[in-house]
This record gives sequence, C-alpha cells and structure tokens, in this order.
Amino acid sequence: MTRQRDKGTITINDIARMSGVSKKTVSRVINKSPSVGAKTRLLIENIIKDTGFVPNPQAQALAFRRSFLIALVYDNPSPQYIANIQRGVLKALEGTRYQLVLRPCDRAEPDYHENILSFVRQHNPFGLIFVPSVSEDTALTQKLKDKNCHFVRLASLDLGDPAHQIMTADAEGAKLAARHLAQLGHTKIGHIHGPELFQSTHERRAGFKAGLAEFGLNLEPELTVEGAYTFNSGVKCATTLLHGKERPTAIFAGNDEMAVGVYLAARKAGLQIPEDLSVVGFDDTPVVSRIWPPMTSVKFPIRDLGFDAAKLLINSDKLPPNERRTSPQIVELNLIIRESTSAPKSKML
Amino acid sequence: MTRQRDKGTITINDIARMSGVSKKTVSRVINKSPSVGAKTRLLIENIIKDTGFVPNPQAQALAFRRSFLIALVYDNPSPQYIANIQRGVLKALEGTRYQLVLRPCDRAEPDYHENILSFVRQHNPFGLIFVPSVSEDTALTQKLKDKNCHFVRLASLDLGDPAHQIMTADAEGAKLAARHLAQLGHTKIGHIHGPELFQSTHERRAGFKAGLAEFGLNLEPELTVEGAYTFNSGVKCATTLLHGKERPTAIFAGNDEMAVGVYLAARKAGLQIPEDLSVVGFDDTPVVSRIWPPMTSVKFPIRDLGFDAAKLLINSDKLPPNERRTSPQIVELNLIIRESTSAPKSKML
DNA sequence: TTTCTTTGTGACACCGGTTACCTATTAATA
DNA sequence: TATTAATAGGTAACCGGTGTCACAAAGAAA
Repeated sequence: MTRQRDKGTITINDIARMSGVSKKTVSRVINKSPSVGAKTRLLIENIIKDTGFVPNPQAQALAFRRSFLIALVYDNPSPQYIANIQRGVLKALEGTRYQLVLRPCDRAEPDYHENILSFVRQHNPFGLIFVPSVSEDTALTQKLKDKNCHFVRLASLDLGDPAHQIMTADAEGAKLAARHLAQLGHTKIGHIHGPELFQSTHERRAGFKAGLAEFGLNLEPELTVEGAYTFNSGVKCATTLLHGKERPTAIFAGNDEMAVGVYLAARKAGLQIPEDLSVVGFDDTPVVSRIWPPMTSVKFPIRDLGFDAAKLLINSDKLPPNERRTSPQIVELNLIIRESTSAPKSKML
Repeated sequence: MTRQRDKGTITINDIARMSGVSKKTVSRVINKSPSVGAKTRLLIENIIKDTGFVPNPQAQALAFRRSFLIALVYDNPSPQYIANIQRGVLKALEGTRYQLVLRPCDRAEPDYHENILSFVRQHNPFGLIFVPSVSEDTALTQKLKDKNCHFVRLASLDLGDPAHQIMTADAEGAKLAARHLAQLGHTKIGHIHGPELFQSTHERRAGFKAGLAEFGLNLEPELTVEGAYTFNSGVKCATTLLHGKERPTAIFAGNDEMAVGVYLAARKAGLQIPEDLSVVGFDDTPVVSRIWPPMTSVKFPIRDLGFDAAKLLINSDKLPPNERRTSPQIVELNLIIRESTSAPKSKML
C-alpha cells in the first residue's frame, strides 16, 4: 500500500486557521455542541460552507469508535427481495454520509454469529439492518444489544423490541389471500410455505388458515408442503401437490419466487392458470407482471421497508432512549388481484 | 454520538507489550515489511494468532489514507444484473477485510462525476468496480487515474486500459444469436437494442448484424428499435415491431429484461412462442427459466465477472505496475438454446 | 583491525478528528 | 461590591495505527 498525499484535501485545521479559532471550536460547530458563541458559530459555519469542508469520516470513525457504515444483514434467498430492500435503503441514505455495505450470511453455518459480531467489532458500523430470517434470531440481536450497537429488525411478528423493529402484518396479508380464494369458491386449496426457520412462514400459514376458517374451510395437512422460498423448491412442491390424490384447485405460495415455480409445474402438468389452477403469491415483486397470466399477489412494500428501516437507524441517535418508539410500527399489506385467480372450473358452469 | 468503550478490544500496543518489542515492529509484521528478524517475526506472528488480534481498519484507513471499502458503481437498470454481480464480488471478498459498498449513480445527472469523486475523496475506498454503462465513461475514469485510485471496468469493448479492465466479447455473443436464428431459417428478424449510451448496445447490434451478414441477411432499420434495457421498454418496442407492416418471425433482444417484455407483447398480440415468434435474449439471467417457454439466451457470466473484477482489484497492490496485465482479459460468451426459438412457420411444412 | 554496508529496531511525529480538563470572560446572586 | 455560576474557548492527550529517520549491532570489504 503506497501512501498518497492529496494536497487538495482541506482539514479541520485549515478551517480553524481561517476562522482564527482552535480546531476544537471548529469541532464543536461540526458536532453542534453548545458553548460556542453565536457569532463565532456563524462565522465558522460560513467558512465551512464556502470551502465545502467535510470532516474526514475515517478520522471521525476512529475518534468516535463508530464508522459511517450501515450494514444490510441478510440470508434471504430471494434476489428480488434483496434488490428491493437495497433500493429503499439507498434512497434513505442518499445525501447522507452513510454508506451501505452488504453482509450476506448463512444461519446454517456454526460460526455465523461470530462472523457478524466480528464484523461489528472490527468495522464499528453505525448500524445494522436485519432482514428475515436473520432478523428473527433474537439470540443474535441480544448479543448486539450488549454491545450498544444500533440496529433495526424487519419482522413479521412482534419481537418485543419496538424501538428496533419494523413489523409487517404478514398474517393479515395471508388472510386476504385466503378470503379471496374462498370467495371465488375454492375448497381444495394448497399451500406451499417457506422454511420453518422463517417466522414469516408461520405467520403467513396461520393467517391463511384463519382466513379459510372464516369460510368454514380447513387447511389440509396433505395439501400443505414446505418449500425453501426459492423458485426450484416452488416447482418441486407444486409438482407434489398437483400429483397428489386430491389435486387442489388453488395454491397459495409463501412468496412470489415459489409461486412462479407453481406456474412452471402447472404448465408441465398441462394445467391452465387460472382455469385449472388459481395461484396467489406473496411479496408482489416485479416478476408478477412478467409472467403470464399476471399473478395475484399480496403486496409487501419491501422497498419502503428498507427506506423506513434506514431512516429509523439514522435517527436513532437523535432521540434520547426514553423518547423512542414504544409501540411497534406496523406495516399493513394488501392483496393485488390480477389474472392468476378465478373461480374453479366446477363452479364455472 | 456517544462514545462507547470496549474493554475487550485488543490493540497493537498490547501485542507490542506481550512480545517485548515496539509497536512499530508489530506494525512491520502486520504489513509484511522486510527487515524484521526471523525469530522476532515468528514470535509476534504467534502472539497475533493466539490473541486473534486484527488491526483496526479505521485506524489503518486514517494512516494509509485508504479504507477497506470496495465500491460497486452502477447505473445499470437491470436488477438481475446488479444482483448477480454483487454475488460475485461478495464471493471474492469473503474472508478478506474488504467490504462491499453500493454506489448507484445516474449519468443523466449533471453532477454525477462530482458525486463519485467526492465519495472517493471522502471515503478513500480501496477500489471501485465500474459496471456498464458507467464503466464506459472514460472521462470519469481518467479523473480517477489522476487521483491514483484503483478501479476495474467491465466493458464490452477494449477501452485501451488492460490493467483496469475485464472485457466481454459481446459482439461474438450476439453473432451466435444471429447464426442460430439464420440457421433456423428466419429471414425477417427484429432487434431491440439498448440505449445508445451503452457500448454493449453497439457491440451487440454490430455482432448481430455481422452474424446475419454471414447468411446474406440484413438487419433492416425498420426492424431495429431502441429500448432502455428494461422490461417495460421491451414490451413497448416489441409491440411496435409486431404491429409493423413487416412482422418479424424472430426478435433478438439486447438483454433478458427486454426479451421478457417481448414475451408479454407476443401474448397480447396473440402470438405463440416459438411457433409464431422466436425470441432470443442476452445475459441468461435466472428469469429465462421462470417464464414459458424457457428462453434461448446468450450466456453472460455476470457473476463470474464480478468475482474476477474484485479479485483483480484486491491483487492490484500486489503486483508492481510494470508487471501488470497488458492484454485485456476477454470473457467469451456462448448461446444457450432453449425452447423460445424454432424454425419459422413458413419453413415448418 | 578499521571502515563501510547492511539489517534490525525504536523514538517520535503524524493521519484528522475527538474527549477531558482547564482558563478567562461575562452574567447572576448575595 | 464581592462571590458564584454559567458560558466561551483553548490545550493536551488520545483514537490505533503508520511514515521517517536515527542508531546500534553484525557482516563485508579494505
């Protein structure tokens, strides 16, 4: 590594010299500390503005023991999900000094806690954003709390930690899907859910079950299979369902990735969507309108969640602990009905 | 910002004390400088290993004037593309101390150069990876060279800067697509290319044209339209082509996103793929097998490119400038034939 | 043996900010 | 008016590493 001197860079000392004060006073102005005279503050502020001076983040990171990095920690297998959340976060970080760094992880690895903790120890990020399912690992976030580290979790149920959490009403969203299918007249309804590791799996399944129950329908165990939130698992699970002895007339998939897999399986089985099989996805990612027929899906505002999470993080320093949110922010979901759902053939006389 | 003392952290001073040398000597060992006695070096290395000491990146960043950040700079509108490249880069960075930060940008903004340069000035990233089309902005990279900043460009043609470049043979890839369609017997072939701003647009179009020429075919101007590398633009352009007076029997799209748009447009026009219309995409992103029929596409190893780019960057310090690559690394593309292409109806007697 | 290199190591300043602590005003209270 | 408290600002050490340079010890050449 070769050192490179950049004469053009302007430092806090330059500002101090130009305004005739000590660098400490400049530092006070930068950090909006009190005990700086009004005229002095104004003078310095103007000089800072004129020169375009920006404090060196590395130096601040060293002194503050906290860098300007915000890490997105994820183990979510859906690239669509990750891409969207990134966009939201980036939007919120625009114009700030914070940078988004990516931290994929794998809960199956034995030392994954240690990986994340050592990242935190070494890089002292300003904060972390946890996406399901890592976000649901309370053992992990507890370790972070001990380190007094900022973080926000995206979760599908209340983890009892409102100041650090954005909650999505997954169960309610799934309930909407159930009602929609029941109202269309379906009675044999299949469900492909995600891995048990994900809380969203339980929430969505429970909500779906509750929605069916409102219409006196059951979520039959033999029509319920576990996928991996991936396309391939969707194909596989749907194939299983479609070749079982009681073929469902509708399938609700735990996310869009798997729902797209259902499309493929239906095709291979010679079934038409929605005539022979209605399909409902979850997330409402862009793919829903790129396949045919456009898919009915529960809209999950992933991008907005990323935005909110980042904003929450950035502001977490501004409010003293006792003024922070004590009730969780809940994001409502809604169903977008497209052309992948219709009444079952038996009712289409 | 509240300071937080972390007693658990071990510093270079601790190592120095434990090994009975000055911290400068420890620093030498860390940085593999010569002129450290063999036994001293071994002693210190062992102590470092035993304690699990890792030098503080913020402090090093300050002293080195270079952080451990690698920025991915992109303006590419395809989320699939970005997601894949990220995965490759992250893979290469795994186990290193480098972190991936995201830097989306917009070439249409007047101060986008300044945005990137000010990011570089402030955060002193170790290096940058440029993805098309930003990668083709030679005015921008020239400014970076003046700052002695590491970077790698992904490009579809030789930008005359082999040490900083990974080149893809886009023209050759497009030629394969042309030959395939020509061999199937198509003569009226449409092309939806990307924005003129992207060099890949020109390369792919030129390669496609050359491939057709081998079979005595022309790329007719009225069957050539400009898209934006996005799904929606694909739908729009394909609709135009399919409703023109000379309807093509095959369409080659500049990327998969647009090719998927062609699928939708064909559907709306009541055309079957591949019977009424053959479609070839470019990139071979996962979406090609999620739609029906599975799409023929030119395989563009995006993920590998990301991996290679990151590796190249990481190693750029290890080789002295005069030993660096002088001929560009060229990545070959190949055509993956699936079910979206067949002979035109007229030849299917 | 003396002198010139080479090699190994430490002292100290520095990177660009910040905190802890101290001093000099000025305003408020007695 | 004397005393106290609050306010404005400065000094020095520090955050955790690195560059520069001086210097002693060891090996090579004279």
